[in-house]
Amino acid sequence: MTVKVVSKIEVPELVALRQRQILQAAVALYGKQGYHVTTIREVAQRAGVSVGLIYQYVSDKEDVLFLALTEVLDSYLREIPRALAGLTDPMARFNAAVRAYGHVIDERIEATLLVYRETKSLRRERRDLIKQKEADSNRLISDCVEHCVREGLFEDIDVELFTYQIVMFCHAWALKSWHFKSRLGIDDYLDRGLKLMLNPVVTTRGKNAYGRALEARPAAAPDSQSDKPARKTRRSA
Amino acid sequence: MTVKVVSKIEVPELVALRQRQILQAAVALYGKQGYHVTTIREVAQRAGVSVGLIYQYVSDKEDVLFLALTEVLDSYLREIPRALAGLTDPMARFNAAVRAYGHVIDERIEATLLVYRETKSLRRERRDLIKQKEADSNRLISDCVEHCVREGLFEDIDVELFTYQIVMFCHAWALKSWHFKSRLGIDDYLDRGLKLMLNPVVTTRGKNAYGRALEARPAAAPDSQSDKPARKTRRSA
Amino acid sequence: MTVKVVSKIEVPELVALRQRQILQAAVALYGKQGYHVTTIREVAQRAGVSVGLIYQYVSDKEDVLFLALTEVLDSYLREIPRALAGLTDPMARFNAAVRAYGHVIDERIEATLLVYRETKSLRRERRDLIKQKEADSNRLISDCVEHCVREGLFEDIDVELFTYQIVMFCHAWALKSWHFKSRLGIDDYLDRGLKLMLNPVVTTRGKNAYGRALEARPAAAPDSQSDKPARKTRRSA
Amino acid sequence: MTVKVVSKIEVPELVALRQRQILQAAVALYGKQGYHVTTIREVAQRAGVSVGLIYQYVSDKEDVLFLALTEVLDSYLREIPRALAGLTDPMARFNAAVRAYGHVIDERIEATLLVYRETKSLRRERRDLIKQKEADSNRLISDCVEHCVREGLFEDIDVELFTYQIVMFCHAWALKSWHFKSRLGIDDYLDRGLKLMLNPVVTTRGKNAYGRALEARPAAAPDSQSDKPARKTRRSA
DNA sequence: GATGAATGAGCGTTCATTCAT
DNA sequence: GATGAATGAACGCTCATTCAT
Repeated sequence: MTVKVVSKIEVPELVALRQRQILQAAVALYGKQGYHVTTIREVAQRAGVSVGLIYQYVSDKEDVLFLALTEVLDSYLREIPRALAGLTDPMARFNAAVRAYGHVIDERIEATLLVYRETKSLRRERRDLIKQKEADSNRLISDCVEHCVREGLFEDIDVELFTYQIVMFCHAWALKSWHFKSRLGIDDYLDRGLKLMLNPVVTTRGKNAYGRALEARPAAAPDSQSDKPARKTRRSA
Repeated sequence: MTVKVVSKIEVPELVALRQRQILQAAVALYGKQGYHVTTIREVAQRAGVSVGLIYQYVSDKEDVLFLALTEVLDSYLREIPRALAGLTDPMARFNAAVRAYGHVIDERIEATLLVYRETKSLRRERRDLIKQKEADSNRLISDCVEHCVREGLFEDIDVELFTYQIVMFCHAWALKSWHFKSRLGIDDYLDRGLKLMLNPVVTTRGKNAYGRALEARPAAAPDSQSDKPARKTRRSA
Repeated sequence: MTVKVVSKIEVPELVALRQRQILQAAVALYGKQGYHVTTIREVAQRAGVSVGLIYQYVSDKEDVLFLALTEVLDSYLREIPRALAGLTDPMARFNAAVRAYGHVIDERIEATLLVYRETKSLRRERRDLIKQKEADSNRLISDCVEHCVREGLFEDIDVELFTYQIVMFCHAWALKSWHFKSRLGIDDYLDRGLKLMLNPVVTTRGKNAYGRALEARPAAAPDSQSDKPARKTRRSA
Repeated sequence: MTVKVVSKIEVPELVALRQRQILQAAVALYGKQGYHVTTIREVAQRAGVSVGLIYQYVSDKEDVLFLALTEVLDSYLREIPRALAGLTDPMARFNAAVRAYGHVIDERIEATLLVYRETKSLRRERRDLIKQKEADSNRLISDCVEHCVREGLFEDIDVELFTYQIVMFCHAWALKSWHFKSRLGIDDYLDRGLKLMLNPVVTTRGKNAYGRALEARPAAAPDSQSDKPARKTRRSA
C-alpha cells in the first residue's frame, strides 16, 4: 500500500497523464542536477504545471523520485522484451536482449545513473521494489543465457555470474560514459565487449549461431557484421 | 588552486589530524545517509568537534565531501601497490592487484558506493580530479594486464576493455552487494569471477603461472582452486 | 536592473502591499536599533508575516534596507511638492518648501537618521540612487532659491552653498535632535533658523514678500513673526 | 565605571600603547567598512596583533568602537585649542577655531562619518559621553562666538543656533563630501561658507577685525586672503 | 481540478569570545 | 603577556508543503 503513490484525483486517466508529465520533468531534472538539489518548483515549472498540482497527484517529494526511478526501470522491462519479440533462436535472443539493453541505457544514460545515484534516497520498501525490477530485467538476460546453455550453444558456465557480468558491462556504458563515450559508439562497445565475454563461453555449435545472430543486428553498419567486429579503433590514450 | 581545501589553521599536523577526523565522520555518515541529507552538525557531532571547528579546516560543505571522496580513492591507490610490493611475477602481480582491489572495496562498500553516488555533487574541477584518481587506480590494474600480455601469459587481448571488465567486476561487488553479499564471500566472488574472465584470456604458458599465483594468494584456502570455489564464504571481517 | 528589487510574486498590487508592509516594519526597526542588529525574523514579526514571505518579495536583506531608505527619500520628494502646490509667489514657495522639508524630517527623525547611518551599507549602485534622490530633493529647494534670486527677492548669493546650508539646517534638526528637541519645537527652530540665514540674503523688496509669506504659514501663531519667536514651543504632534 | 574600558593588563603604558594600536586599526576599518561588518579578527590583523591580545585590553567589541569614537572626538578637542594657542583677538580666534575644525574634519572624513554612523551602536552611557565630547567641541566654537559678540564684533545674534550653523557647516564637508570634494577644496569651502554666514552677523567694527584675521589664516594661498576669498570656482554641475 | 501565496522548520555558515599553552 | 584553536549561539536564507480561492 505505502509503496504505491497515492493521488487525490479520482479520474485514473488524468492521474496517469499528470504523473507521466511530472515524472518526465523529474527524470530530466534529477538526472541533470540530482534529486536533492532539484526543487519541486523546478519540476513543476519544467512540467508546465503549478506546484500545487503536483501535490494533488503525489503526496511527497519522495513520491516523485519513486515515480521517476520506476519509469526508468520500466523502460528496460519494456524495451528488452520488445527486441525479443518474434525471435526464437536462443543465440539471436541473447544477442538481441543484450543489445537492446545496451541501447536503452545508451539512450538514457542520465536516467540510468539516476537509478544508481538516488535509489538509496527511497525508503526501504520502495528501494526494494526498484531492486526487484532490476532483478526482473536481469532475469530477462539470464533467461536467454540459460536457454543458450540448455541448447548447448554456451558452455556450462556460472549463469548467475555471467549474467551479472553482462549486466555490469551494459551499465558500465553509463557509469563510465565519461571514459567511453568519446572513444567509441555503443555498437562498437557492445561488439567488443560481447566478443571478449563470449569467446570462452560459446561452444563450437554456438559459433555458427552467433554469426547468424550478428547478421540480425538491427541498424548495424555493413562491415560491422564481419568476423572481426571489434577491430579496435583508438586504443586508450 | 580552487581544487585544494583551504584551512584557516596554519599548523600542518593539526590540519591533517582534524581533516582526517572530519572526513572519517563524513564518510561514515554520507555513506549511510547520503551527502545532502547529512548536516554539518551531524558530521561535527560524530567527529566529536564543534560546528565552528569544521569551518576552520574546511570552507564549505562541499569541501567535506571532496575530502571524503578523495580519501576513498586514495585508499585504493594505497592498498593496491601495497599488495604488489615484493611481487615480480606478472601473473602473481595481476592476481594480487585484483584481489587487493576487491578487498579494499569489500572493506569499504559504503564508501565505494558513496563515490558512485556523490561524485556528481562536486564542482567540475574536483569531479575531474576524482575521476583522475579512478583512472590512476585503473592504471594499476591495466599495467599488470599489459605486463601479462607482454610476457605471453595473456592472449593479445583488448587491454583497455578487459581492464574495465575487471574493474567493473570489483565495483559490482559493492554496487550489487545487496545481491551477492548474502550468497558468497568476497574471496569466492573473486575466485569465480577471475575464473570466468581469465579462462579465455590466459595462454597455456599462463595457466601454470596462474596456478602458482593462486598458491601465493594470501590466506587462501587450498581447495579454493578446485572446480567448485563457491563453497567458500567470507574470510574477511 | 540590479538596482531594482525583484519579487517572486506576479500580482503587482500584492507586491506593492507586501513591500510596504515589510518596509514599514523595517524602517521602524532599523531606525530604532540599526540595520545590522535587526534580524529578518524581527522584521517579519513586526510586519506580521512569516520569514519566508519576506523572501518572496525581496531577495536579500539588503533589498529590505534599500526599500526602506528609498521610501524615506521618496517621502521627501512627495511632501515638498505637495506643500508647493498652488503657491506661485517665489518667496512663499521658498518658505513653504523649507518648512515642508523641516516638517517631514521632524515627523520622521529616526528615518532621516537611518538614511545617514545606513546608506553606506548598500552596494554602490543603490547607494548612488539614494544620493540621486537626495540631490533631487535638494533641487526642490534650490529651484525656489534661484527663483527668488531671479525675482530680486534674494541677493545674488551662492545658490548652491546657500541651499546646502538650508538643507543641513533641516537635517540638523534630526542629527542633533538630542540637543534641540528638548529646547524648542520644529516651528520655532525653523523660524529662528530662517531668520538667521535669510536676514543677510533677503533684499528690501524681499522683506515685504517675506512678511506676506509668513502670514501664509500654515497654522502659524500670529506672534511668531515677532522679534522673539523663541518663546514658542512645539506645535506639531 | 562601566563607561571606562577595562583592561586585564596592569602596566599603564602598555595599555595605552596597545589600545592606541587597536583603535587606530579599528578607526580605519570601521570607517571604511562599517562597525558591524568588521570582525575582531580583521582589527587584530590590521593592528598586527592576535585576537586574544585584543581581549586583554578590551572586554568587548563595543569597547573597541568606544575607543575608536572617543579618539575621533578627542582629536577635535585637541586640534581646535592647538589652533587657538597664542591668539588673543576674538575674531582671529573665531576664525582659527572654525578653520581648525574644518581641517581636522577634512583630514579625517571617514572618521567623522564613523561618529555619525555608529554612535548609536554604543550603549546609552557611552553614547552620552560621546555627545558630551561633541558638546565640548561645540563649546570651543561658541565661546569664540560669544567673545566676538561681547566685544561687539558680531551682532547680538542667537549664539547657540549660530554655533550649530557653523558646526553643521563643518560637518557637512564630511557628510556631503561626495558632493563637495570634487568641486572645491576645504579652504575654498570654508571661505565661501564663512562669507555667507558671517556677512549678516559681523558688525562694522568686526569687518576690520575679520580682515586682519584672514591675513592670519595659516597656509592660505596668497590671493585667497583678498577681500573676496570666495570667488566661486565651478558653480554646480 | 488547478493555482500560487504563505508558512516555518531547519540548514549552512559566521564570528565574538574563551582559555590552554 | 601573547597566541590562536576551539566553541556554539544566532543569523540569513531555502524550500517542501498547505490551503484559501
